[in-house]
Amino acid sequence: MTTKPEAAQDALNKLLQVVTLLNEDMRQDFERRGLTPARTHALWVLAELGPSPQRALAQALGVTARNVTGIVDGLVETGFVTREPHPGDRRATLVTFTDKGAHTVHHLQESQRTLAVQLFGQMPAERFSAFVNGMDDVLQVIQRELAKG
Amino acid sequence: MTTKPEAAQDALNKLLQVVTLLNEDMRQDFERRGLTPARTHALWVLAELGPSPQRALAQALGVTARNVTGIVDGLVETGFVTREPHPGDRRATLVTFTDKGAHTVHHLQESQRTLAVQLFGQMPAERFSAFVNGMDDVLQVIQRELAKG
DNA sequence: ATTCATTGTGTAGCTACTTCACTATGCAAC
DNA sequence: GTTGCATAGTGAAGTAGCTACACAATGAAT
Repeated sequence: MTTKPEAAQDALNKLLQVVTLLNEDMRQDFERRGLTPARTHALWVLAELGPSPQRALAQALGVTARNVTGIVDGLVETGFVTREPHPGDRRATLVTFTDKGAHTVHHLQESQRTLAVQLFGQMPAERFSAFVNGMDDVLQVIQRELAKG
Repeated sequence: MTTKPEAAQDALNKLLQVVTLLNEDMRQDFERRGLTPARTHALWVLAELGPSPQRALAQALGVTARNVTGIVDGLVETGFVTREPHPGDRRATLVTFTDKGAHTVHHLQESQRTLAVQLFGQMPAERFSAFVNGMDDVLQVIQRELAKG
């Protein structure tokens, strides 16, 4: 045991605070673009996958297929994606970016890059790498814990 | 500029991953106790404030008074708090822990302490302090940014 | 041709959030 | 002490995000 419990608690509190503020910051960015968090997440995943049936989106997002129907409904209404027929499977639709959607995702990606640079760009190299190593440690612990139960 | 953009992006991705997993872990803990995230947050704040009128809770939680009505409704139904008359202001109610509520908050606090120790307890002192310093940097940047836009 | 799996959606319901309108009470000023 | 404004809480209505269950249409395999 090298870290005192109170210090560990302080660190966790700070981490949670960072989380809260970061979420808030990103949420505001989404909102300016007419996006909700869930719809943004869907766009983001869609950018990775390319045009996809809703089932694939559901899996990638970790939510039910029914929920994806609703999210895509919203994205269609607001003009970010369209539902195209799946060539070769008439049951499925291919969720596909509109120009606006593709454009928006591109800006989101840039925005995230900018944020990363804002957060870490000025940080001394040594501190930065220690920070990243610390986060790797934390990630490992969490993943081990979640695996257990 | 001491940190490369790609490295900064990696770091941000890791941070967001930590966030996601941590949230999921905590949410599961809440669920086991019969609590939703919003209700847990309310309990947590109530523990800091002591018995409070809903208005105070709303302010502390950063949500509307109307929303607090709903959250407290839920907490009353599930037996964590009661609405007591405010002595000296007949408009207000004092949201007050039941035994179950007080007990639960206590366990939540212990659980958070345990989590902190799990996450950071084994970390070498030097890495830990660098990690905390890094988070302080990040916090500062975010707060500066949020203040602006 | 029948059977079974899969895709998407209707229905219904919960939590969490908002705004707007309203009641009841408190409080201060005339 | 009444008038008038502020404050505490809630009803009504709506949005977003999620769930489970039921079902129609299609696909795939025997």
